[in-house]
Amino acid sequence: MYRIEHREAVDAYIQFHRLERVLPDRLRSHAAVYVFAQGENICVQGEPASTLYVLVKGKIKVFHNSPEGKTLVLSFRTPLEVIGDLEYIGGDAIHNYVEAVTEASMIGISYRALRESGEDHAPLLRFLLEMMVKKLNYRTNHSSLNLMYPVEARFSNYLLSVCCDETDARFRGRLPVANVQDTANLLGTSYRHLNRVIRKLCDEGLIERNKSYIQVLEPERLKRLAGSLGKEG
Amino acid sequence: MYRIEHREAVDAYIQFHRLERVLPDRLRSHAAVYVFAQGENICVQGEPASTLYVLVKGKIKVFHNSPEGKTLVLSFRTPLEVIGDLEYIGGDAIHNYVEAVTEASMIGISYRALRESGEDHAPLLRFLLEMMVKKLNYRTNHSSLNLMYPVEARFSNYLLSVCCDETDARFRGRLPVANVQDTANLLGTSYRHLNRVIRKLCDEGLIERNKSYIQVLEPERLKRLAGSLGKEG
DNA sequence: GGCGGGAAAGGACATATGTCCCGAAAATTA
DNA sequence: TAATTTTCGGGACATATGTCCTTTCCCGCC
Repeated sequence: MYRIEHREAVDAYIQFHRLERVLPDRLRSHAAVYVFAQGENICVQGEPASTLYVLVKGKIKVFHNSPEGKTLVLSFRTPLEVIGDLEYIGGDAIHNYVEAVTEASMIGISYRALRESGEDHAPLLRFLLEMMVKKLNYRTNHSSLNLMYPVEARFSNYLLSVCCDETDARFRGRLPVANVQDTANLLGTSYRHLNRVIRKLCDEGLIERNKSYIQVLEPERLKRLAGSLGKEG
Repeated sequence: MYRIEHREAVDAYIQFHRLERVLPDRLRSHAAVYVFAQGENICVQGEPASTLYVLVKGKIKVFHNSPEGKTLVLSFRTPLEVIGDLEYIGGDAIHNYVEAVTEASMIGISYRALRESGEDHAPLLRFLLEMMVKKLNYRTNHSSLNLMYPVEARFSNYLLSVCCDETDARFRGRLPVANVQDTANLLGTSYRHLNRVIRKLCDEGLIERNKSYIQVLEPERLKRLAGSLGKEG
């Protein structure tokens, strides 16, 4: 990770995401752009929290390790997203691990600066509220899906969302095999079981598995399997 | 439901819960106390939302009906709790049903009044943030438990929390049988399966089932079953 | 090309949970 | 009280998923 202290860097992202009112001058002077390399840790679960981050570029993964050592992926997130808000408001230690999936840029402001210069700044508070609503809706949705649908449906749904949302055309309809373990954790199941489901879908000809990736063959039939599941938040 | 418009009624609850700064005069003049009878609907999923409620007395149940018609109890809540905050911020229709479990009193303020008189009131925004953090933590915790532990453990945990938290001594250690369906929904399982688990615990002598309630016999052994689950949020 | 060694896939079995349905018990009505 | 309706508990079976362990496969190294 490296920090870009230049005011221009911060301002560029702020303008791009229309955060001028949310982060006024007196806050921006305490902000910096933090650039995390692919795979780098952004937050470590259990450590004290000190910085509020706004994800402005790249893709990150949020996951939680239970006391028993199981890993549960909570979400993959792209801009605009706030990290460290719960801990800022609640005053707790960091709840989850956060890791950069691609190179990721975040605007970071220390809690101390926030408390000194932003505690009463309504646009910032409203922004935090809006982002938190988004987060809560996403989590609620995600967890009720986990409860209501079998892995087969959830995986189909996930595959389709990767297929359709992915902007990089080269990955269109493909899931790199390296991510299967992650996907299992995201779906809240075991690697073994996801594998079983993948094989079944292969046998039925809906997808194809290769050394390096999984390819969607029949999006329509997959959609039927995914059933009435909504799209990923 | 009936409304108490008297300013004194609102003020009494506000003082009791130390909300003087959160709800300043210009907001209080738009507030009223809404009293809901036991079993009455407070919110109806899908309808347009118009009022922000603060639960100040009594106990409410929040639950969601999926498109397939399954009911999932999200939580039972006691003061202090905010209802309608997501919808206020997000501008959506009502997400969940809310029902009074006991007679319940809520301070209600219309969104319109909030927007006109409270949109920039930092203490209110901070209050909403704090309550939403609580909500998010609760939901996250609850749903990861659902994912990680079998019904047997979750039910043991729930029984113990009912047993220990219940202030009414007459119900100490008992769960009215009438609530078994609700409990199943809260635990995210079917009535049938919860029944099976109850029977198993009965056979093992941990609990006793009666026409009208379920009684904890061996809290210590139940605790072991509940394993490492934390307490209910 | 043959040989560890580690990662990925798959087999076998146990458990958890859902669904369908029936029969007993309770409540309601005639 | 008897008949009918409703509720509740539980049997039988199917499915979903976890765990453990074996088998394959790939890869670097000799």
